[in-house]
Amino acid sequence: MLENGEIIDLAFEEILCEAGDRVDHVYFPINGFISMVAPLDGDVALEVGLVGDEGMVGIALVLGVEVSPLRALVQGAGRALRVDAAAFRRVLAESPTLQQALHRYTYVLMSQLAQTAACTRFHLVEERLARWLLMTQDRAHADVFHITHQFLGYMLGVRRVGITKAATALQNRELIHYTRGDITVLDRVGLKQAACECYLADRNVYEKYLG
Amino acid sequence: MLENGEIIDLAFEEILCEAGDRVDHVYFPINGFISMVAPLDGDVALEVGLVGDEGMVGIALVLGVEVSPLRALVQGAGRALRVDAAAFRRVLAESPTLQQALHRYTYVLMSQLAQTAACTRFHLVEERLARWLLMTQDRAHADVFHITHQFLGYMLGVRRVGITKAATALQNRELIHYTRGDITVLDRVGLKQAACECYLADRNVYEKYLG
DNA sequence: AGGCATCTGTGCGTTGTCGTACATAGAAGC
DNA sequence: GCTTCTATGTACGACAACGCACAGATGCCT
Repeated sequence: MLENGEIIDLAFEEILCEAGDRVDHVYFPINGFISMVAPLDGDVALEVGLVGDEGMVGIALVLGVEVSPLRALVQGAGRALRVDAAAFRRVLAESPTLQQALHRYTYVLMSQLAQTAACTRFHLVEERLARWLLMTQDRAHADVFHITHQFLGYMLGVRRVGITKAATALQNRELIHYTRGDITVLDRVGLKQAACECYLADRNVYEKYLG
Repeated sequence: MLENGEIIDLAFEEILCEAGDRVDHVYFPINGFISMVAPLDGDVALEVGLVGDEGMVGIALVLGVEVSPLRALVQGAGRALRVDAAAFRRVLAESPTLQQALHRYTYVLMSQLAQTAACTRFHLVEERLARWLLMTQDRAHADVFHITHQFLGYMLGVRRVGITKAATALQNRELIHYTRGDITVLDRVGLKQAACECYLADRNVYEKYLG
């Protein structure tokens, strides 16, 4: 696949693909990570999946559709392998191994979608925030990453103030620390306890089928 | 496919497959329809997809995984074509056409998952109920179907009383009528106006890729 | 150093839904 | 007809999250 693509830089908040748009490229994150966002009418949206170096942006092409159902938004700046849609289709058609791997990844992503749907409905903001931080930490491969409360609110589908409140609570419990968008995970174990079961559920599915 | 399977009857509330269980059979609904439900710990759950004669239960097999990520629950009694997992895999491997069709269906189902996630987060119970009734009517191919408030609450992830309140409002607006579980859609156009945009969004995706 | 934009913290009344409890009403069986 | 079960209607306090407004606080730029 490498010879068919190029290594590019992903800029924070860059939109790789809008929901409903043609998929011109697929992306395999190397050290960046990307939010898959379901937008609704009227500028509201909800993050329904997170893609790091375990996955790929542009799953629609694997399913033979050339339009993305979701918005792909760069959450963590970094590098990725970008492959042209036509080239990707060609390589995919010739490699049953790649097909199989991406089928499995599609399955994992679907599981994540479903889990997130239920999680968003039933769990508290603070639990969901803890889950988000853990998922992000896994994909950032670092204890520190950058994101403002405003942006987090957008991801979790809550007000900025809702994040501030939840984040303050987590900080008071000394699980995280943040200043002006720089978030540090201080106590990963404690954060897992603060998170809902969904983090582990996702992780189990991931390890079972991609690990 | 017909020669590899058998026509069976689906009973109301029958569970075809539990989340996390092996997929032993796939089902192609003929006039019944099935809820795909994401369960969480502690007996709560959320319906994230609805499968009628446009689709199939057991998508995991299409993706090369033999475990279902969701619970498949019969919502509307009726008949379906049931095919053994091994036979299905065999037929699938030999038919690129079938593969392509089921890939597209997987895409539509994924879109539905994402739409439902955002819908569940942002829209009111009454709007969501209206959407659910329309989606169900499409799959029941009838203006009348059977479901109690209790069961609806389970599907939409709200209390029984929440459904009663929303359903009463819709009935007062003469959009629906119901008595003891028998729901009749009186005014489909009005119901569309009462529903959130998600109904049309789903429908557009469906028609674009499966229509 | 001063000015400005961005990020975070706090207060307050509102709202949609929750949990629980209890009341009515239709259907089914004896 | 009477009981019993199931389905629906209503009430009320609790609470998470909302919308809005404004006050610090930190970092950047001139």
